Amino acid sequence: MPLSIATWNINSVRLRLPIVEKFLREHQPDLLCLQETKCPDEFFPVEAFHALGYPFVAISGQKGYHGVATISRRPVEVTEKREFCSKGDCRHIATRFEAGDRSVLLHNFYVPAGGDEPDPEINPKFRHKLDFIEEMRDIAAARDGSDASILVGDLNIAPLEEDVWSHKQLLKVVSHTPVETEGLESMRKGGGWQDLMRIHTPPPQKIYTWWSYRARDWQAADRGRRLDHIWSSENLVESLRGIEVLKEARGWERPSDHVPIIARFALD
DNA sequence: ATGCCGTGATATTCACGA
Repeated sequence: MPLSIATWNINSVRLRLPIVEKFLREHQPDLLCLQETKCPDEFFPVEAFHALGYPFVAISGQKGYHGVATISRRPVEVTEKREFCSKGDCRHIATRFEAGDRSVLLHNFYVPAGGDEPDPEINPKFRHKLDFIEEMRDIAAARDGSDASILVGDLNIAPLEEDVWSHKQLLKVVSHTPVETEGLESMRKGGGWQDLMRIHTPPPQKIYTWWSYRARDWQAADRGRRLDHIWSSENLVESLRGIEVLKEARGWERPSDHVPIIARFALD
């Protein structure tokens, strides 16, 4: 079976458990990385994932906000739960697993949203977001042939013009300001990361992974943004077989405002 | 198009999301 990895900002794993189960039953990715689980570790619904054929559940959660989890059918070991910006937030978990003849290090991230005002001098949340992206430079992709790296998650930045419904109208909106998009792209390239979602679907094709709850009709308005990402080291690019953005999930019962993305690789 | 919504908390409104 080829390797498949999914990422999904679930906006409360407990409230959303029915659609997480639906997704896993219907798509059966080998690994699922969740963000915004909003669930302390002691309350994480581990048994529900075991029952669906996912014996490995790596979690880093806290009360109320944030939280990430990596759910897997194949054995994984947790290698790191890194604290960024000395905030004590649960926004990262790294796991390692075997695929083909490689050892793969998988980073699961939830980057801060950044608040409303895109000025780090007056908005500490935006300062935090920019600092977080800079600190992510410490997480680089594997550059040799034997190991491989994957970085997924809700990065809360839509880097390209074709990653938003209107480049011009969003230039001053947090998630698409030049300081964010340039910072993210600089960090990505500096770390040796490849933007896998754009390999088979390059600009000018649009890609969105998030649609606001606030639209009257999210589908009709279609004012989305590509906030969720799947990156890898260069040595995995040739095995990439495709990326699927599961847009239909935005219309499921009590949906998250983000949809799942699945990457498939020609690796056992 | 900075909100018409959605979530969690010790809650009857607030902070936060993006």
